[in-house]
Amino acid sequence: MKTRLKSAVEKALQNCYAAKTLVSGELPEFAIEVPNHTDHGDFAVNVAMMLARPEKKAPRQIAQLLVEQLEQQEGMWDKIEIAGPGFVNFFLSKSCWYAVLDDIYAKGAQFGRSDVGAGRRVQVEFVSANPTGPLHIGHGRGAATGDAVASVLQEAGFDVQREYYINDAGNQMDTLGRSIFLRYCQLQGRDVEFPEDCYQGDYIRTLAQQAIDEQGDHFLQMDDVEAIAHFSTTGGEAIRSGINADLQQFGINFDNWYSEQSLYDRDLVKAGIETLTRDGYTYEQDGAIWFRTTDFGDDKDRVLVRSNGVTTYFASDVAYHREKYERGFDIVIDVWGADHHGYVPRMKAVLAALGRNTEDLQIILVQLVNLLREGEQVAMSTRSGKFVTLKEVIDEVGKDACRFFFLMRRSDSQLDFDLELAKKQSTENPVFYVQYAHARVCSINRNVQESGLSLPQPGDAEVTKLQLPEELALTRMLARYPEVVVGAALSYEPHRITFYLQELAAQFHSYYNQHRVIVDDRATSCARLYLVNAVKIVISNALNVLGVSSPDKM
RNA sequence: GCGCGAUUAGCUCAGCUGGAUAGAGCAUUGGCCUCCGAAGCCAAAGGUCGCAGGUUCGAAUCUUGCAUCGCGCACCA
Repeated sequence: MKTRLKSAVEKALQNCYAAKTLVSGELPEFAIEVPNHTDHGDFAVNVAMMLARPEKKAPRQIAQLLVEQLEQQEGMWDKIEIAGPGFVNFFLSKSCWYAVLDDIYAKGAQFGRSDVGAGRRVQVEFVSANPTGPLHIGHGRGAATGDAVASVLQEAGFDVQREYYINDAGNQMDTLGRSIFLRYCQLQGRDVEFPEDCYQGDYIRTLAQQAIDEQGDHFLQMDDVEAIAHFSTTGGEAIRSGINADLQQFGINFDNWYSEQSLYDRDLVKAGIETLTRDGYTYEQDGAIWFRTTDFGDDKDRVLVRSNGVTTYFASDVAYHREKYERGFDIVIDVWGADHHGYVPRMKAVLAALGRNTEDLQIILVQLVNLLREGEQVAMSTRSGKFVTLKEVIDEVGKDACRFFFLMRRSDSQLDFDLELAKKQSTENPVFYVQYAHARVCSINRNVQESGLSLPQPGDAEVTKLQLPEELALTRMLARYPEVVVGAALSYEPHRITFYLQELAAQFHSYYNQHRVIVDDRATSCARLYLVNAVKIVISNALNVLGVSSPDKM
């Protein structure tokens, strides 16, 4: 709808230039906006103000010339006004809004889809937690965010792949093996010390116990190094499948699991370093190989190969990202914990050194989650191994509440997750509030069907019966949905969908409480059913993008 | 010390990339069920958009400085 208006305005502008009433010939990037106030119409355009300077005319005067041109066009509008400092306000005709309802039914679950992505290939890499422990609540937020970003991009017509990067190389895997081995020894009655830098969580003991149950003291017989290597492998696999199970429960399916080790196996890490060296971005100092990231705005150069010959994590990240683009992705999105923000400049430097636009890498930083129970913060510390796992939270509050709560804030702002609130079945709980709106429509439908009537199909509802301001406002709200999706996709901000849903649900509940859907007049009932079922479709589509279900009954 | 990010109603936060009178939800106060789900709705009240300059037709939004808070600053991953 915005795009149609925009082209109408552009045409009017061209006509002004052709008629020489305007002379600058400029076509500024003007905006079509939805005004805050209904007095200001359905849409407003600010182009007259933007042209004031080049035209050396008063904005309202320019607006007048534009309006004269616009009025000659066949309009979707009833009225155009000039207002304020020089806005042109459009009051669309009702038939225009009614058409939205037909569109919603015609597209159904597809309503909200667009092709602004034009099939461009995007990879979203998220979670990517080390396979050294179960997912905790912080990973959950990253998971919900990454998955929703991916979905919203798909809705906007991008070709999206979801990827999980497994950090299965490097000494953390060794630490994991050692941790399990030491617990194993302890459980076998050996008096060994358990160092602080080992993983402290109870799950390590569980894994050790499993080894005992299955193979007894077998590992005490063999060489320590060998035993540790064994535990490193089997432990890593066990934890990884646990992570996968948690993600499944959370409704998240990755298209690809990508192993860091595989980069080494294919010599890609070496190749990445060689590319940088060939292009003159590296140097040697103190026995180490450095990447001159300061050439690209980083505040310090970074080591790729340590003086002991071991490559750094950053080196494999260079290889990994280089390889992502070789796989043909136009845009790569990394979802990280916000505590890694210091890492951003060096990753951008990688892009620049590879000769790519740094915008081709988007990094979404996800802030901390404060878990609250009865208003008190639940203490968490990864070091001590005392943390609340994602699974525990999903089991307690459910997948839907969990996902919705994670998406209730912008990802880069901290989030208080109130466990009591998430479980509450009342208006205070935003998830229930939104889902309830959906269930309510379903309930109305059941009543209709029980009384032997059928639900309206496109074409047999007399939409002109929808004359109430609340009905038109609700329809306008529905019409906005596709634009909300596009905005959320292009800005990588899935929380916009969450806010939209709360607004839509509020407007629906308000309407429901003021007016009965089923009334004596059959045609009116039919039209209202048509409207509320359109609301149902849009709520369902939007919840689906967030990975939240749309229950018929609650 | 340097860098990044925050600062909007009592609390938690939005603010559509510079637009018109800055908005929600909690919390507070007062109302609404002989009626499709009260698991809901309506109303009131609540503001120096951290402070001070700058940019322009126009700033919560962009810019500079300052203040407070958080997070980063490894030849760790």
